[in-house]
Amino acid sequence: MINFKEDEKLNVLNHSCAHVLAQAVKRLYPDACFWVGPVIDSGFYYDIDLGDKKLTEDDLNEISKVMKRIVKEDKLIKREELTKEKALELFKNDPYKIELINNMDEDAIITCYRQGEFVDLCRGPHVSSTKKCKYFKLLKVSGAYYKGDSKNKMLQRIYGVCFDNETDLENHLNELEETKQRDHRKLGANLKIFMTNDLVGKGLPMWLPNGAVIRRELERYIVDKELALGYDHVYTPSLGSVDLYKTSGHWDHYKDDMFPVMKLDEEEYVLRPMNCPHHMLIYKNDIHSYKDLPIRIGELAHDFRYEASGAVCGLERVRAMCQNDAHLFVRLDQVGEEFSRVVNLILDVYKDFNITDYKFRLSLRGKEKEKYYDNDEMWDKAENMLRDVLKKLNIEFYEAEDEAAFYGPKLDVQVKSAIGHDVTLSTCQLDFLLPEKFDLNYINEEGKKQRPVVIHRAILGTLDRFTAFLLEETKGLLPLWLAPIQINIIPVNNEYHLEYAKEIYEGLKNKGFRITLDDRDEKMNYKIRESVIKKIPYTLILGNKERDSKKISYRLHGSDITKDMYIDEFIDKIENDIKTKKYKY
RNA sequence: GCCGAAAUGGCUCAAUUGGUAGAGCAACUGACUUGUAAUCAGUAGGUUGCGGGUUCAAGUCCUGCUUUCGGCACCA
Repeated sequence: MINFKEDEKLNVLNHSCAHVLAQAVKRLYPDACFWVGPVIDSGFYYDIDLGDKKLTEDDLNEISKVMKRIVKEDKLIKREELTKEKALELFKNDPYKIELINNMDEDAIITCYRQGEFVDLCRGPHVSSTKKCKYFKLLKVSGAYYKGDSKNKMLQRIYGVCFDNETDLENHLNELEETKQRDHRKLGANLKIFMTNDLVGKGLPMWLPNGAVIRRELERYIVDKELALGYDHVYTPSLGSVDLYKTSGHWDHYKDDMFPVMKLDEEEYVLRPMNCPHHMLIYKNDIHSYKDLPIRIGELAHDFRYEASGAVCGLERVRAMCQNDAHLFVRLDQVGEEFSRVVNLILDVYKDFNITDYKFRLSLRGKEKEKYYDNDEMWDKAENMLRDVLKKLNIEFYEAEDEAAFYGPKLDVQVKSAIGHDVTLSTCQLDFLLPEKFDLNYINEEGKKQRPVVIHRAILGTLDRFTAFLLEETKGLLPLWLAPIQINIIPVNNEYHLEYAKEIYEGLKNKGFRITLDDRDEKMNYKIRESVIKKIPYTLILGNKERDSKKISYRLHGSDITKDMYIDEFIDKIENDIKTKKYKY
């Protein structure tokens, strides 16, 4: 996928196209005021105040027409330099521009760009004429809060893309269309992975048998990994008392995003939105020696969050989820080592799933005091520690402010979904706060009580989101070890080959493979087609040739190549594929 | 939650300006069935998301709700 922001030529072109858009909007709506119109990874947008006017998709067509006219008019785009004073005079009717100008230095040289009757405050650079912006497409309209703050007024945002030739534009639009076919919601429905139903409720997907197979394999996989690394797994209830969350501090920060309190008699409960408090209390159930640490408590835990209605998305963002959660209780001197182990586990797991396109994000606290636990010393210590570990590990990461948890900084692994959402897949968080809140201790070498540090981590994140991501990455063609159905057997002709097919079927079934035998009275080609549509990795075709030679022949999904071999050879081959988690067929 | 759009058999989509809800695939029945992506014929399947309203007449217009989609905000 093209990155418009990083491609120098496209960046300038798209920026100029945003000006053409603004000019067209101004012609259609003379009272329009403009906020910002930047180039982004996926093209450009412009935020516009149109008073009470709300743009619809029909309006986009009108705006496009006017834009085309402006392109045809071949307006030269001219750069002008102004003093702050002159700039304020020029944009005196546009409060947004005045705000932008007022934020600039007193002696700054302010540039703006003029094309015909339209002039916009802008750093540039731009293309030489509106003519160059011929191959554009306006993609969507939406509301967008002024300055990205939901307390502010909502402006109208128009998104678009621009290319310097028609072919590139068409290819890009086709690519966007193809991406939609990779959307896990579409794949999930087609491949019968999960479903939703209004009667159950919003953001509450149900896993169908095929999805359940994938999930079971993921659960076994990650639990086995963790067991090998010294984790202890627990089961804790999906409810907790309100007091539990008041103790942890989650209540103050998240009560509005939790399902409401269930009050019976004098008792108050909530569905739990996270598992930290439960795990803190499990740690506290025992006296721990410094020799016992690290203690690693893991759980595939069900959590419930009242996600905003507009945020809910397939399996990616749900209201009932299952976290691959763990809390590591460590001594201060073990933080670096234990954190490194988590990072290595993440890298190891990503290798198994062939996940290569991701970014490590060091998520730091922001400036808003009330969002984060107020203790600068603690934060500085935690953030520096995390940063140091990352540097030592020599992994590439970027830092992002205002992305931390309220109790501490995080290392998040960010991936892009098929439709372009930036989502967190894995996370590892450093926490000095909850051990305080729950008064956690261990006994040190001198026989004195000491606070442990807690590392919160989720490798597969939630099984829901991870499955969504896997579906999109693989386009639904899951690796053999995860495929709901691994092998489908098709007899060339039931009358002559069904008996042999059954023999092979039983042999493979007994080996524990997930296998189907298509013995319907349909023609072979019809069955092959279905096998392909269901994205079954191996389709065995059995006819005279196979029966007489006591062999099988298979067809791999996505290729016309067929191979024949003896059944034992085949079993060895696929057992190896499963064991090595081979992801390519 | 906010802005906008949408909702028609299991799926993908039709239905002039309001005038008897159709098709393909899937399902079912029957026949067909020999080498790598669709055999043919027939049958059944819908209070058009739910509730109000306008009208002689509503899938179509108005309205409330639900869900979905595209963004924004949020994301422990």
